[in-house]
Amino acid sequence: MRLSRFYLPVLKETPSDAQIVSHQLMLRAGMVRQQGAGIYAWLPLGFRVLKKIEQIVREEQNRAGAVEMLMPTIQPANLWRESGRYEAYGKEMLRIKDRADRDMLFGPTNEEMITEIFRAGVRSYKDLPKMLYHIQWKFRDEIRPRFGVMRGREFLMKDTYSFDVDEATARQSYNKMFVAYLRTFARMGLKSIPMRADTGPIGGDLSHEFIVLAETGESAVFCDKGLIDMDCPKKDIDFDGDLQPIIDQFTSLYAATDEIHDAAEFEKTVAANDRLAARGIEVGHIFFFGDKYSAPMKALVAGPEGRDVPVQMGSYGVGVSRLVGALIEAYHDDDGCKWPMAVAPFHAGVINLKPGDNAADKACQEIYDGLAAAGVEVLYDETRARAGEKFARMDLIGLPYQVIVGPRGLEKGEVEFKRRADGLRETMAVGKVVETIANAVKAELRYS
RNA sequence: CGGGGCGUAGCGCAGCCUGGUAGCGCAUCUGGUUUGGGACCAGAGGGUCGCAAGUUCGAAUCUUGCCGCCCCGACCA
Repeated sequence: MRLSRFYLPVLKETPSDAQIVSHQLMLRAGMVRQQGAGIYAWLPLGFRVLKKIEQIVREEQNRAGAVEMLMPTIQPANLWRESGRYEAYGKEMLRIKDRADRDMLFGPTNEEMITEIFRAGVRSYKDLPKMLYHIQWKFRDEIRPRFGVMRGREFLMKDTYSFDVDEATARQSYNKMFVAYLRTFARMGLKSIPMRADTGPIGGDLSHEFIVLAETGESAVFCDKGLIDMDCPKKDIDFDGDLQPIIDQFTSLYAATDEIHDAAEFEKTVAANDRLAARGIEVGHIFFFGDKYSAPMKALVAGPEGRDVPVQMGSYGVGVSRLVGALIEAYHDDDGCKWPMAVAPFHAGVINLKPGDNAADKACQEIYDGLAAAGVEVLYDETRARAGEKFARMDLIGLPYQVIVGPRGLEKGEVEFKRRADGLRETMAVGKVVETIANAVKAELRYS
């Protein structure tokens, strides 16, 4: 992609509205533009990151055996009257009327709708289990949106719903999502820690929040350091096998957010130098809620004994748009973003310091074509901006690798290679830089 | 929703208290000089001062109402 054709409105100054670094950088790097409180337009650069995250989430859901579908953003109120939540949900739900004066709403979640869809097509326990998911925009009319996309009113969410005949099998569905989530966040370069969450009126131990550690995280978290070193399940894991040992392993050590943190228990069960008090961002939440919706909404299946029983359900959310912010919180420095390869808007940037110069243009084109042929996504800065501005801009948008091409280096047949993550810079020949980056990108995109 | 703050050019801000031709820096455009880490000189364009009433000879400035945004709190992916 040529930068001159792209739309990348970067800001030199930090807009005063933005309080946290991810919000500031998303505005400065031209990733989003605010359209109202908690409502953002995704500009091309931000959109590319969003889509990469979405795709990783999708692949790991599919791997775990969930099936993708798509439910609408607008829902009729009657569905919600069946579950009793139309009244219960309060002002957080955005209520709309259509032209016939029917009550509608912009969906804050989809339990009711998926339950309706499920009950229309499943009659017998023999059709179970099922896991369905979609990735769709939600709207929650938060009292106070803040922190940019981290806490917007409109947000992109992946939500999966599981259907099982009893709690024992529902636990297996829960475990699949548990493992899928560990893998999903790890693939983005994020270390996520499952933490026990409040299960509300349902009770039981089947609710976990997945927390990403970040110094600027929104909530205080407490856990055993041992959790950080635990290995993520590999991609060849058998999701139909027994996942319980993995869940037991990850839930064996103390981990809690400040809301349910028990200082006494923390000190009793975790050795002093294994205690980690840190800050984190919630990026996923999984929970089992049994027949909360299936009972009132009559989503029944014939059980093995021939009697109808309400299906046992769970739901599993990932904050896709929030992850963009979380990733920046986890990967940035004073100069800008530092994207992990898997979610980078482009894998590499090529800076032509002197567009119009024959040698520079030719070398850039050669590098661009070479990288493209190797499957590397490249943003080519062939604008007439000054060198310093180009460097600052490339650092700000945070592409993992940069190639800096100018007449001075080309006299010696060299270009500069720069790695954004640690600032490593090396001069090398045109041919070698293509090979170096192509290999690095391939290696960093590989996952297990 | 309670408490606080702010709306003046694309961005960051001054001017408001004490009413009298709307300013500064950055960005943009033109010309020139520069040219490997956010240049310099000269010139130019761009704002019904959030909206609406009111007070006044005269309102960005004073009054009232409304709208929007941000911060702290309770709430949440």
